[in-house]
Amino acid sequence: MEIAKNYNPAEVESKWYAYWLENKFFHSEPNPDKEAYTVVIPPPNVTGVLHMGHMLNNTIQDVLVRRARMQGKEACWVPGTDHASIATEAKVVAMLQEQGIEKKELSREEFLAHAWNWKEKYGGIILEQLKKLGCSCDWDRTRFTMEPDLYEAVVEVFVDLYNKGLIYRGIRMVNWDPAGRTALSDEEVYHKEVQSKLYYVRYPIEGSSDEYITIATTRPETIMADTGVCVNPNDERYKHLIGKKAIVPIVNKAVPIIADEYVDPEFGTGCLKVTPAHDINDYNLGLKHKLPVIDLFNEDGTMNEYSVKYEGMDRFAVRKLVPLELEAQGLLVKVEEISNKIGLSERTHAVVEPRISQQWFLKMGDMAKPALDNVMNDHIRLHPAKFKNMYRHWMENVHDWCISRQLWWGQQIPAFYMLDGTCIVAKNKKAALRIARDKYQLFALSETDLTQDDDVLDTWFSSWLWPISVFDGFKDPNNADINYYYPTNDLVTAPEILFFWVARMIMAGYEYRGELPFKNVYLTGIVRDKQGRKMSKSLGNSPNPLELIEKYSADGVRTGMLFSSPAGNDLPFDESLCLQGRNFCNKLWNAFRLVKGWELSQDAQSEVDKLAISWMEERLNQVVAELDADFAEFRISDALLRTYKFVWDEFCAWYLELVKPEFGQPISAATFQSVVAHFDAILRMLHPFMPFISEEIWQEMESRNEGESICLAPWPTPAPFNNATIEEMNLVFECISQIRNFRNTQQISPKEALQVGVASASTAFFSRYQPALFKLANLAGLDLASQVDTLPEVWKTNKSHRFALKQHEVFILLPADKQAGPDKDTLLQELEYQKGFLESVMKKLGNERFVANAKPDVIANEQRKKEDSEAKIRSLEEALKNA
RNA sequence: GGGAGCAUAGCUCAGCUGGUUCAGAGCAUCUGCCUUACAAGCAGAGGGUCGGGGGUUCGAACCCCUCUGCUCCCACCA
Repeated sequence: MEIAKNYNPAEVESKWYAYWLENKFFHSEPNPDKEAYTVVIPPPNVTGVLHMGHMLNNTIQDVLVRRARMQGKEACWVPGTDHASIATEAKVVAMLQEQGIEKKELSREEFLAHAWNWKEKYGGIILEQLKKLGCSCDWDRTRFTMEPDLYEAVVEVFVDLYNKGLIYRGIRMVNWDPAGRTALSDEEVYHKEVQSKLYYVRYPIEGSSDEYITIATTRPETIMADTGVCVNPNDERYKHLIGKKAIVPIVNKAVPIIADEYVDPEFGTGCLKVTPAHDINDYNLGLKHKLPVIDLFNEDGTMNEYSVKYEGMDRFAVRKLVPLELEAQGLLVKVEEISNKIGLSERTHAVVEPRISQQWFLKMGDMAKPALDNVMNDHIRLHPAKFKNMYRHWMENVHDWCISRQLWWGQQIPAFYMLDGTCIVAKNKKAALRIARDKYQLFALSETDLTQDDDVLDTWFSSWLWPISVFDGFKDPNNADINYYYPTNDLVTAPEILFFWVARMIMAGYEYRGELPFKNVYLTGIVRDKQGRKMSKSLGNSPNPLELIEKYSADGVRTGMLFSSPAGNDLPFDESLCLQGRNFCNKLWNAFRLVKGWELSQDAQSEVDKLAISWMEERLNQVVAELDADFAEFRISDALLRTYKFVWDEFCAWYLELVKPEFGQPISAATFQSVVAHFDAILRMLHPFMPFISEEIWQEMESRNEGESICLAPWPTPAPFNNATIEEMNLVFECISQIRNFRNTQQISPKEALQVGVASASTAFFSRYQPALFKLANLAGLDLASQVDTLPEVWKTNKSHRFALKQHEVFILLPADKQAGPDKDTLLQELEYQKGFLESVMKKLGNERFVANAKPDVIANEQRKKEDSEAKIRSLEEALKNA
């Protein structure tokens, strides 16, 4: 068969992905004979498209899953999507707006119909994109957080937690997103430093014509909602005013002047206007001092009737207008520029407004405890472990979770209100009615008398159940899937959602299964551009992943991403990494072409072949052991780089060159068989990282049966290896490099064979390995002697170059046309360095305290260093005699 | 304001309990080579006072103190 000169990834990748799906290699069913290995995907937003973060994240998951599958485990990677309530609803609202439809014109049912339509049309694109990346998910198990079964699970959990007294409804100050018109949890708010103006405003004192108290505020638009002025009780400047009243400008209302330690006398004027409805601290002050609450804002951030003449205007417009009015009245003292932090919505990026409203909350205290303990004691391991500190800090200071959202796209809260406002929590209206009848004896009540709560639940209230709900662990807590696959093994996700999601899954795991949801959490970094900026759609600095795959192949992009991303570290992405990945594919392809192109002979194996093969066998065992150690510690980047170097520098550069027959010559069948076996092992080691090219070569290398795949081929098992063989060969390679280097500096063509002499106490070693030296260093002849003295005279003239290789002396005879003897200066320099080195070693060995305290093997090593150094010095001194 | 982490070659990072090849790897750079698998390549080479200062130790990239510079998390002084 003719092998393509160039590797064609596009064709190969679609061919094998289709083959894998057809043969259902990724599908998993509980199998009691096998150990389960389970990963649940962090469900991407159903409306999302693949970005670089997903690429990194899912590549890592695929590496872990594919390796586990090859290790003979029953690997199950469950894919799916998240309904992402705020993000999706915002997108649907925007789409409707483009069509001239306003959300408020629609009924809930109509809106949801549009939303579902949209989901069917655009949802799940991202899952198709994951297939291009090569992800080996069990697509038959694809779930969606709002599909009926998962919807039910959410409702069931809500009812259960309510009945346990963990869910309550309360009036609280929450983060309000005026653009999304919904409450947000604390975790959905991010803070940003901005330049603002600090306004100093005089409030007249009631009953006095010329006395004022001056407050400082960044939010003049909330003045109309002031219900108090507060000073520090120890502030001498204002002591006399405490208990009096101040007149709030614009609304001309008298409010009490109160005293509280909370106020910092150093900030601004030391007087604080208290606006309980619009600031969390003011709210708490108001509660303490029993101040009334006046809410000035509508849901969308415009002003309501309490703002008098500003009614209907936007809060930011009013922020500009109020100071003008104050100035006109002579009440604005001055304006300062300050920088302060404002909260923004994670989803809509609108400035968040603290707002008092009635919301549903989940108590976190009791649930947090097992979730904290089991991470701290390493039952659940975080990788890297540095995240444990962060995790603990959060879990020890956890607040109750605001779980209601004023949206339609999501699981509607299963709370039903009677006409008098009595609230009944039940999984549906029928159940609620039953409760009403049983509990309140209201037998005449009908379903129409009950109204369901309008709000839906926070998206994370469904995703925290994900590891359980994807196996229907709520619907049927004892089913075969959940019993087999749960707890899952590894979770791969971003540190940003450690609290949003990971911590809560752990809580749900202990609450509902009495068990951890996963054993390891691998935290990836953030993918950044060259300038260190986070890749984002708004910055436009993110490459299109599918175009990258087209350009560099999926394998190339996968390895490119992994080359530079140890766990927890940000990934400074550069396309050249993908180029490196693609080049690696080519390297493999060419190695395959070489091997596949050989003709076989029945000749006996040459000595070189035997040396190469036995060395390669030891090295393979060693590398597999090292890789397993890397994986055990989740050092995936290291594992890839280790494989890369092994394949490129050792398998290709040394091994294939050693066994490669002369051009046009056949290779011994026995050697060929070994080479193919070694290549096979290497492909299996590579497969988790580079699934496509490894499959392609694996299939082409030997004849395979239909239905066979490298996906199911065994991961190489580590076997004991002989370190001595490896070290011997390394010395041979070192010797070859020295000779090649000499050629380079002397401009001797590689084609010109060289005469070499060796003086060594272990001549046996050199005669054993001399076939390798002859082949790769291109020798014409080798003179072996046990000592320099017994070597022929020719080696000791200025016609030879001499160097020390550990305890051995190597001589290279200059070709007749080369006159250049050894360079005296270089030799002197080297001699000086060696003498200094020897001196430092001798000093150490002469130090009694070192000899007394250091471990024996450390001392032995110093001894060895001393001997090597002495040999080098002897050799250099000899060489200098001829210089 | 509270807490955590990081600083090693031009770039990205390893360096595990202080002592082997302790100063490393990949990429980039430089020098030769179109040598019949591969120029998307081959053979080589150069490059670092391990952020600064101090200490402990026979011995420090590693332990302690301190300074400087970055990053992240938490809390939000209006």
